[in-house]
Amino acid sequence: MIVEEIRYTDENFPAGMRVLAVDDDPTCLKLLETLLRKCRYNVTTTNQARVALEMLRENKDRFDLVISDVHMPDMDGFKLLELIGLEMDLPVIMLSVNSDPELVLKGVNNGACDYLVKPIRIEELRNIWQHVVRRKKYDPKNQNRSSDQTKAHQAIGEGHGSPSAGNTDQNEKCNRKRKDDEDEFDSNDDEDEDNGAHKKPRVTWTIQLHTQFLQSINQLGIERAVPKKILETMNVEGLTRENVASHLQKYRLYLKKINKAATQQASMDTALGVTDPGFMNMGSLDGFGDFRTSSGARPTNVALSPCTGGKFGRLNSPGNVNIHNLTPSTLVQPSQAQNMSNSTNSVGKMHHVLPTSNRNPRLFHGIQPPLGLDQLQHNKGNANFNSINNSRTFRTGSTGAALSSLNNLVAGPMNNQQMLHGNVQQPLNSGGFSNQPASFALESFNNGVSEPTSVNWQKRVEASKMHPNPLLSAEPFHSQLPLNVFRDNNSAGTYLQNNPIVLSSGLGLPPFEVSREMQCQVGLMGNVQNMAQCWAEQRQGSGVLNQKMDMYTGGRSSVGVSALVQQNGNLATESSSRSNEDFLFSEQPKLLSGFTHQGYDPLDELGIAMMKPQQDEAVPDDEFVFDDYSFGAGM
DNA sequence: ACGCAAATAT
DNA sequence: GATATTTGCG
Repeated sequence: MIVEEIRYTDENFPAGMRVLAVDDDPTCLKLLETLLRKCRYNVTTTNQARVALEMLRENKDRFDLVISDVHMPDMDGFKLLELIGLEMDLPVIMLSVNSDPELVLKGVNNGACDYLVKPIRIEELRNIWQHVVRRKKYDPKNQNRSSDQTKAHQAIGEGHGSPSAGNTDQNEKCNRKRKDDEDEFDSNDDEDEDNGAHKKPRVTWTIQLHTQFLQSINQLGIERAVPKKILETMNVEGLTRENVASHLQKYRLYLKKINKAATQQASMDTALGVTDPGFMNMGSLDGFGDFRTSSGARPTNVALSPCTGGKFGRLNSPGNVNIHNLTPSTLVQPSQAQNMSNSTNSVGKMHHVLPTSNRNPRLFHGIQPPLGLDQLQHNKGNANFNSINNSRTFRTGSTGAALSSLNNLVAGPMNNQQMLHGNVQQPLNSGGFSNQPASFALESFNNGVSEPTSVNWQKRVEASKMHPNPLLSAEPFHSQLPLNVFRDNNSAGTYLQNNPIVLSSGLGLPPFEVSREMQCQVGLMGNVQNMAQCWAEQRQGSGVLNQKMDMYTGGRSSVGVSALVQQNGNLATESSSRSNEDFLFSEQPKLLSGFTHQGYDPLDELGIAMMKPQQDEAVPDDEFVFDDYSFGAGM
């Protein structure tokens, strides 16, 4: 036998072996091509499975081996594998960022002769020719899978320890770390869990993945958002129901937490008498809770809801806390949804797929819009506050979403009615969306960051009230608010006041970033210029601001940022707000800590917040800046 | 299949 | 040591 192989091999057999590489990801494809060439193979590439299939059909003898990514938009890698197996007898090696044994098994069962986990190492490629040899050797006709499956696993399984949750390098989409490299093929005996014990690869919920998750929930509606369905909706290769269930569990916990916080605040507010508007502060939660009921029909979304305008929207607006949270997420999600929808994403690739920066005002367009300015105004009046307190909680933009979710999940439909009443005026839909942003913005930051101890320092603005959103929801941000704002400080200031939300949109910032924007806006109130700067900074990456926002949010302020903004122009407004701020409770010093300097803020807004590591640290200097703006103004 | 909580892995 | 995930169970 050996002899035969050798024979086949010929002189320099491996060299020149014709390999067709298929991967929709240009980066990965390029890398793969490079590596294959280094192995001296004759490489042909295509980023479309369909094209690959066409080439193969054109001339069945044109290639010796096919190496294909598992998840591709135009055709599932497994499908391609299956077709190749059916129509021609070529060894196929599957490629994926996901090392989930189930996937590997699927590949193997479908006839893959190997399954490699990205990032691929050249060592793994050096010996792929063995598959070609094997195939020839064992006879063309009988191939079957019996023999080949051998090593599929070796690729699998390695944990990746990447801490990255999001970040680090987006560039390389295909990177998943591998612990070691030595093992070329074979043998590792010990560690190899090939055979039996496969430990599930640990799934790291990147922001993108989480975003998808949120999207799915939105799409399904909280009520229907159960692991299985979420999994299906997410359509992420390699992700298991258990993974989703686990994450859902965590998410619900998060929502609960938020909700709780909000409630508390509300109560606090009430006690203080802060409120103004008369609404309920706290109700927030309750209100949400019901949303499940209310909407009944379509569950809509928790996360995204804003867009949809589902229950959330209502809830939010009116009231409370949640609002801001929701919004952000909403924003983001929509956009992503688009992306996600078509193709399957593999866990690994996910990040790649979802750009952090989504900017799509368009999304909104699609969405319903419903809120009118009027509504907004109403909101102003009413709403008021957000209840949220927790620093952490808030910190994330997602909170809103979460809240809503929570409500559904956690809370029962209790108070809704109350909430609703209050809110009724508000628009549902998009409003929610917009709201959120506002809220964020509003929150002021504390100054006191440095000294957590006393909450006093923090000034919070209330964002909740704002419903600036209307803007958002209805239109493209940009149109309303021109980026210019920032450009032109002066104008900006005014502008902002009028339309808080707008800014962000105008900027074209990604939804995620909204929160930041919000912040900016806030800042504007105080000092336009500063705001602009802040904004810019934020964009760059100092996410701090957002975080701050969240933290502060606790808000209870009667006035809310939104109010300020909406009112426009008048500084007076600000002042009023400030007064409120004064109250502030100081709730929790911790709030501050929540911020991170890092830059993910945008995410927060979504539900992403949940994803952030909780930290309690002092706020970065940057944040301080904000303070100034915001209220500092002192004015 | 779900959701919770204990067990683990990071 | 605290979390994030996975696993086990009702």
